[in-house]
Amino acid sequence: MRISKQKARENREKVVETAARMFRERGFDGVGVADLMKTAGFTHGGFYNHFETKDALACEALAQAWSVMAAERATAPDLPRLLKAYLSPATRAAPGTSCPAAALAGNVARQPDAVRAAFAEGLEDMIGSFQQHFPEEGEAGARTHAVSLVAAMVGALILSRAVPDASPLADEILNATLASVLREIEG
Amino acid sequence: MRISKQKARENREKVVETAARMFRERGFDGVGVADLMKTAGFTHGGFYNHFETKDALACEALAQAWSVMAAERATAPDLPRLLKAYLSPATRAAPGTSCPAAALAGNVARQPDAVRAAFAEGLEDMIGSFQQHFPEEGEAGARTHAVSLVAAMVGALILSRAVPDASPLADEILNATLASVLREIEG
DNA sequence: TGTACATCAGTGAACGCGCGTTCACTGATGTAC
DNA sequence: TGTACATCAGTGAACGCGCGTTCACTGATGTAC
Repeated sequence: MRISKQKARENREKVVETAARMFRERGFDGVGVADLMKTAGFTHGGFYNHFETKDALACEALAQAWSVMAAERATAPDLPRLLKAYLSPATRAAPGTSCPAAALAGNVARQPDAVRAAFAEGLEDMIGSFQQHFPEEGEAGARTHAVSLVAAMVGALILSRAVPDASPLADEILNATLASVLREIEG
Repeated sequence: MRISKQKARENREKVVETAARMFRERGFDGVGVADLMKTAGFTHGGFYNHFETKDALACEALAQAWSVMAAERATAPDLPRLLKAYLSPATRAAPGTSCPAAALAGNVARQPDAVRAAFAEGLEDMIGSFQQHFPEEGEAGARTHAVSLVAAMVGALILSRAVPDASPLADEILNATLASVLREIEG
């Protein structure tokens, strides 16, 4: 049952998007090729018609996740509201559709160089987009501010997800970090 | 070849210490029971004489790692030097003997509740020990400061480890975050 | 435009492998007398 | 204190299972004439 080239391209994209979500939810090692393909609506055998290896898909899935995040950043009303949304219980509960850094940084450190490079590229974009919000701090100052801001945000979301779900600490981490980064921005 | 009770206790501790190091280096899923036992100097079959499951060992290994970290914090000369050591290339290169939060937070989020609870306990200790450095900020203020400080430190170390090894960004993340947290402390 | 055939996206069984866990066994330690 | 036996820490083969990957096959699409 051959499929049209157009349909095949759509199917491939479906797999990448499904992977981008599932990898963020369960980590790279938590998602099997068969499981992923089934969730995307296919059987596992066809996977290698589209991707060299699972690692190659990991790179593409990271790039796709980062590009969606970049688009969301671009349409954010202002920086404080973006930070508030990032450091919220809703984001915490939705790793599959939120920041790849928070969902996968711990995983990425143990992946092949190609995956780490794909991760770093999106992270650079994220830093760059925050940097633009601090024009009055000079180029070096804005860059340093953006880098430390990203580290604080990512760290807070990761830790908030690591402690038990019902734990008051989970919310406390988000709130304390939000207050801290807003203070650094506004005054 | 039965072993003396004293020797058996030492062997058990050896396994926990080896696990504490290996889990931090490779993640929980990256360390097999057989591999772990071999590294500790045993065969894998004896594992279940000491531990109910691999998850139970994960809890003990986390507790052991956290207790070593707490001891190191207690002997640190002062807070700035502790932060500088934490956010250093040397720490970045030695996940097996450094902060369990930075090495395992991403992993812990996908582990059973018992593991997450063991993680949170050590994290609370870490927050508490930093809180004591801010007596002039009041109890609530010191707590908030300590929480956001921990999030920033952990986030920076995780991101620094995720980007490619040779990347300038890896050092930049550590330096920018160190500058930021020192500024928050000293002025 | 219609026909014949090659292409190749998707299917599903099969591969070797490493995983966590179990178990029968060994033999020195610990204990009862 | 010395002897006989039960205990149990450690050994290594074996278990079922899911993993990433391969492959022969199917049949509609794409193409050559």
